[in-house]
Amino acid sequence: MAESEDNTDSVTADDVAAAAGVSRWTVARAFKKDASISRQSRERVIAAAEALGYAPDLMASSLASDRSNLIALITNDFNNPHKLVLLERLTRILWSRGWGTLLVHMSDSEDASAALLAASQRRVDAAVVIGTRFDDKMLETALGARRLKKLVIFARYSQNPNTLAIACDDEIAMRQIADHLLERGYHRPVFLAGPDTQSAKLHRKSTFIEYWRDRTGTIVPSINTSAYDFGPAIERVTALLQDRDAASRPDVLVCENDIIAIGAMDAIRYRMGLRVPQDIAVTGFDDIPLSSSPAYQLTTYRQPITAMAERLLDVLEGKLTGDVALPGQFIARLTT
Amino acid sequence: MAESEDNTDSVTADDVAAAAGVSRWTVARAFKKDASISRQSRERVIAAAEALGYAPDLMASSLASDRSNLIALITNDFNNPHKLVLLERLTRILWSRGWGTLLVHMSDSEDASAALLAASQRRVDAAVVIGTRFDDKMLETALGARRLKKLVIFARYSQNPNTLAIACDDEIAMRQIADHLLERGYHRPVFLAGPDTQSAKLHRKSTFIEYWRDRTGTIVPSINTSAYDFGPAIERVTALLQDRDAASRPDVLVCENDIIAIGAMDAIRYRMGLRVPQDIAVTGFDDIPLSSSPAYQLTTYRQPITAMAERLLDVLEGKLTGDVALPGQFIARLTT
DNA sequence: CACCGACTTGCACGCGCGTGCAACAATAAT
DNA sequence: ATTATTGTTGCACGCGCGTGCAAGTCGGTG
Repeated sequence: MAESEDNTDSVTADDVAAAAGVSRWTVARAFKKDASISRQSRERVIAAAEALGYAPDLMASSLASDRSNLIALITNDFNNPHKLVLLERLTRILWSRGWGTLLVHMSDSEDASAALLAASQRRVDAAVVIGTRFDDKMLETALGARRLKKLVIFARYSQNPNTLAIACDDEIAMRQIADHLLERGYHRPVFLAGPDTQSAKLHRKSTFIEYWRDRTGTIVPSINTSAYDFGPAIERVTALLQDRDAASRPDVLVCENDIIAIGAMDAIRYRMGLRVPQDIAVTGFDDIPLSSSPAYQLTTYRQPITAMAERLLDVLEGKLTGDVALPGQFIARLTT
Repeated sequence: MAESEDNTDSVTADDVAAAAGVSRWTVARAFKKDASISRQSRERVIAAAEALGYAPDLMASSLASDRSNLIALITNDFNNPHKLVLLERLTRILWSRGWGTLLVHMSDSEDASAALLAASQRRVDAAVVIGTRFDDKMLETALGARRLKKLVIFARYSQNPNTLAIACDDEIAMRQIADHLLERGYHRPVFLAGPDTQSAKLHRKSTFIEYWRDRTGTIVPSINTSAYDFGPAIERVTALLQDRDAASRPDVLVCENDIIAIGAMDAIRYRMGLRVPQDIAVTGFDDIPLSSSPAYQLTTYRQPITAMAERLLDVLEGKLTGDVALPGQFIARLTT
């Protein structure tokens, strides 16, 4: 144990090299995974480093190597609790594999280039867009304005060719939900989607509508909320159900995600005074923590976040270069 | 407009200098706020920079200047939706003022030093701890193991002298809640707190209990959940109310925060079949988005997050060096 | 016309580490 | 014992920019 606890100034590889009696480059090798270095040298260096409290400076390392080991996590939609789950899982897995995560807020297209610019100024190795409300134009602009090494779209599809999407397989998911509803005898669904952006690439709505038509021959009507939040969902569903009797009402609301489904349930219960699922059933998507609470018990579909994060690692390490859609898990609770 | 759109390799200050016919240092000055540079030089440089698509490399800048303009946001408790609100507000305000935010997960004390180490390896200018479950020992260890320039505790108190806390003023808040309850005629409260860590420095519980004793002469019992999450709160409250008749029940549950309050409400309603507030009233703390939903309509207290974030900026800019406690806003809804 | 202050610009050096190659030591093959 | 092979180590140079100082410019005054 070294007594130099007064090292307010940081200790560099040179200090460790001097202490261990080797060159600075040998010190660097000791900290590099597959470096060509003898075991005893490495041990001596590590011991010296520990005594001095040395840890490689990642910032200097980045500058020299042109790899920052930093990932920008770009998000806009902070109202959806599911984002918290995604952020948590991603940061934990990325850090555990040596990647740092830079959190970036990007509220609208105006911000977009600023956010990407800021990220690139930090030399991030990749930017991961987590959010449903980025349209492709925005991404294109962002990509054109500032070169990023990689742009990954997480938990959402994208048709931009310069982009790589890692998402839950919405088609499998929505078919499973549809099968479940058909099995339970529902026959008049309405699809409740989020904002109708130019190119929202969640295939949930179209898949559900097409599959339902194939199986029943009927066309499912759909409506949109103005935001991925429960407030607008409440308003929209209230407007939908207002002045309709039991015969003309939908018997199930298929929602694009859980937070909207929860708004729908609140509207059904507290605005209309109806029951879920007896009067109207509801399904969601994401399986946010609240969905399992006794108040909601929402039937939903869980995205395979961990598996998706693993694929993200593959992308970052260059082992994967194509889009990915992974199956998740259907979760039947009490709202259907 | 330059036609060099093929600049896969990044454009540096030297390139801009050449294009503008000045030296590299003049380019740097053009991008520095209060630098000594003539207006025409600056304009020429900015024009050249724009044409070339140049933006200063923050990583290299950090290395040279020993200021990274990076803040580590350290969190452990991702179950509480309030964290999302805090993260969103902080990142937005920090980025708008030129600070980048590094998101770090720190689940237990084992992680603590690893997280702080990782942060220091990135040369963060400060680490901001956002979370209620970090005990002071953990912080002390972390501080000792790796020197950080600044350690700020956000939305929580701390008595560690090497630390700076920015929080909502719990004393004012809890007195206001108590006054409200007394005014409404409640007289048998129970305080529902989170996990009883060694040194949880939320003064909410002690303040409430002391103030209630001062005003009524009675001692408020308190119970703990095993985590800041609604699931454990449901279990704990169910256990509390089980086998008690209306006379021996509390008439109000004062909860340390909203997510626990929501669990309490779920237990009261769905486990016990009782009504809020007719049978038992509930109060929370934080005013998370869900608290305003028709399903809960929770009476709570909103933390002054924006003001707290502004103070954080003061701290980062060295204008503030002492602890801060700011008053928030009491919000009466329908659960009392 | 010389001179002084205020403003503006250029530059040597360093931040801490990576890369690629050359030199060297330790072992195996002939 | 000599050479080929593998393993290990040292080093010059550069990553892109900031700091502090010295040199340069300009306009105005006596």
